[in-house]
Amino acid sequence: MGSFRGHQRAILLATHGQFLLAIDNSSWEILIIMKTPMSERRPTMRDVAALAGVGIKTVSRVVNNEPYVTPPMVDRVQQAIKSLHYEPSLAAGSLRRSGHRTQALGLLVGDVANPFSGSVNRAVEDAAGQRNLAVFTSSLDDDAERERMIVSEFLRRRVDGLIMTTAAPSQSYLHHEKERGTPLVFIDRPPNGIDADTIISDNVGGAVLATEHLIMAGHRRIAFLGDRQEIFTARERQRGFLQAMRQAGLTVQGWQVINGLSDATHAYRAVRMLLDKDESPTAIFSGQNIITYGVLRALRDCGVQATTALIGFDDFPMAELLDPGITVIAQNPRGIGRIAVERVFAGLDGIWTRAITTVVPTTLIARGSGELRPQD
Amino acid sequence: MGSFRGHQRAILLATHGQFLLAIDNSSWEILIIMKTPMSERRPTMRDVAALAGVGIKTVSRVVNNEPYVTPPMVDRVQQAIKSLHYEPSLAAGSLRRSGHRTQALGLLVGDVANPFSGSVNRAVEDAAGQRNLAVFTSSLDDDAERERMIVSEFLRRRVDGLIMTTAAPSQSYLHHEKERGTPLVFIDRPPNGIDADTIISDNVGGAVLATEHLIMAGHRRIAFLGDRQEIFTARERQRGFLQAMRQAGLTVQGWQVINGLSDATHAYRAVRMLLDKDESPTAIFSGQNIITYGVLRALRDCGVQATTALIGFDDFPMAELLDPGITVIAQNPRGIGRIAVERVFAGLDGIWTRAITTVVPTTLIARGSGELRPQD
DNA sequence: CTGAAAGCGCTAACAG
DNA sequence: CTGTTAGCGCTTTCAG
Repeated sequence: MGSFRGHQRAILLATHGQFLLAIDNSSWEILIIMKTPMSERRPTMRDVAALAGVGIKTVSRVVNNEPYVTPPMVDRVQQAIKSLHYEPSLAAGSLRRSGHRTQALGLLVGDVANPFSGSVNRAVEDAAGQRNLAVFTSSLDDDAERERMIVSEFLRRRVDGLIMTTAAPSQSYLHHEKERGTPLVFIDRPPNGIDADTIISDNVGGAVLATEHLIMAGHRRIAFLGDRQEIFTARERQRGFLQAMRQAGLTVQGWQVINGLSDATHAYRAVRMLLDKDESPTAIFSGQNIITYGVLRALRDCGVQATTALIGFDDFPMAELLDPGITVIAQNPRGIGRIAVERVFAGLDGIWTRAITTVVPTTLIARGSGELRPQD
Repeated sequence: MGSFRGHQRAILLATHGQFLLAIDNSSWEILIIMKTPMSERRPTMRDVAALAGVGIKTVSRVVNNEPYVTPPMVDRVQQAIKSLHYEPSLAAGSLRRSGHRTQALGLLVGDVANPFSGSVNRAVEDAAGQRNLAVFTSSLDDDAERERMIVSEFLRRRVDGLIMTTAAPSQSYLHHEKERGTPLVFIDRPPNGIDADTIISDNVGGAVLATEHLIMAGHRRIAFLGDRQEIFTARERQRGFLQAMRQAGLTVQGWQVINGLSDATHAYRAVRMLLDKDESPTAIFSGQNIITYGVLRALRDCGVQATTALIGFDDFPMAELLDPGITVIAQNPRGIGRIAVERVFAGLDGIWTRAITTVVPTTLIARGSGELRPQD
């Protein structure tokens, strides 16, 4: 129910193409209404050509800034474009244009609402924008089926390139797309079953850095809290932790490694359990943002926030304003996004190299929590 | 420079359409290489039809789930689709289809990397996804020229609808687009010079809530720190503050209202100055996220974090883990995004009503900082 | 139920 | 320098 073209209360019965069928519920009059009046039909290049009194190809030349059009012609065409509020259809153009470029990129991230993905998103937008590419962004939520659906959705839209993190166990289904020349760049996690450009953080290096930092501060009983083992980054960070402990000659006992933590609540419970033990850890290395959040709540609730050392993988807003400030291993999401787009551009420019894996450095930002010394 | 098809070091000279011209710098051989081998040409509906031994229209029917195709035919077609890894081109389809729907939405937010925009983005993605619409997202950075450019970019892509916040002083340039039937929905800030659906937060109500909360706690010398006055939300929140103060019978002196604060550094300096005064405020109401951040740093640096009351407009991650927890006026970005898409869908369905402004409630979340009592 | 022909808005190729 | 023609991959229309 709503108002259509002067009929105060009309009930929508059906729509068909450009038309809608409605009934005026005071006069019982049947209404067939065009959704857009023909007078306001979206103008085409032909309309512009007719108004300017030139051939359609001349309009095309002006729109695409091609040379060899005389200035007065250009003027007349631009006048017509302005007065009709004409915007050329990119889709129609790229359909005919050789290469069929759509000037669009597909970006699959974990979740556009999380700060890491948001920063990647922004960097991709900025880099892609320099060549006038627009970006389709979608969230994966670590859901394999979603990955397949969204990729398929993007391919139907003929994106010029695909920048994606993964959720499915294999990306071999993209083999044909790669052969067709679509630049494929994986971020955050490497693909399985296909060889393609990959941009990842230095997960092992960052984890080693964190662990060594805690050992240096005098800690021996350090606990590692990690995400589900199916996730590449979770495995790598755990690997870095174990490697650093081994290299320091410290044996790691079973209770010191807890993984499979997929949200803050799990992390919270894990820390509470850890602190209840006779031999509780003097330091915690959290493998991920959301885990860090759960850890912080647990430490605060137990009143040991100022005495238990903590380093979190992944920086987060407000980390420096907590008390103590939270020491983190910072990734470089903007760098990851920027480099990913560079690789896409290289592919688009026909510069084919064998698949390159770029490892983006991680850095330790000391803010206090990682510098606390053991209490005993 | 890179490696092309077995030539270890080749220098790219030029590209033309599907071909690239390169020179092998060891053999000086000139190379003309097809970017995509014809054998791997992207299959079209025609290819599928040929392989399945049916007419192209039958393939179209199967792809679009149209009825009146016999099951064995459907099978044969689907077999061919699978073996060719065929994905129909949405752009080609919508070019011919009546209505010319592209199944894409354009979303303009402040900055995809900021949490508010990220949440809006996510809600829009989810709601749009239910009808298989993909979303182009771009960041405005409060830049009027960017707004014009991005909107134009989106219109060239013939998005089915536009959800946008604003940066330009007027949106009257969208008049013709609206007449053509493109659903236009404004979020966070109302448009100027055009009448269209608008979804905004209850800025005044939230500001009144915050101010009354501080007054109730016993504060009289309350300072309001706001963003630049050109911004709608900044004006509204200031209006709410002044309104609540007046209603409580409190006179507001000049130093109590500081606006034009566009980043954390400005906010930091403003608070330092405020605290240096003889009569410094006992409570602060911060008009925005980034300002709150600057305020927090200043309060901490001056050691008055636990004695100066603070309420911030807009919730932020970790607010509850600070000491004291930060009391905020929370907006509902997911709600804003969801409702915006609903309005777009209504427009798309031909349900035309006069422009509706939806005000999404804001809520006070008490966490400690806003409940501190004045010290004197 | 199925297919052939026309054409969506634009650009490539070529002719003037 | 400018215009005409054909056709990108698909859906519409209409005839079998």
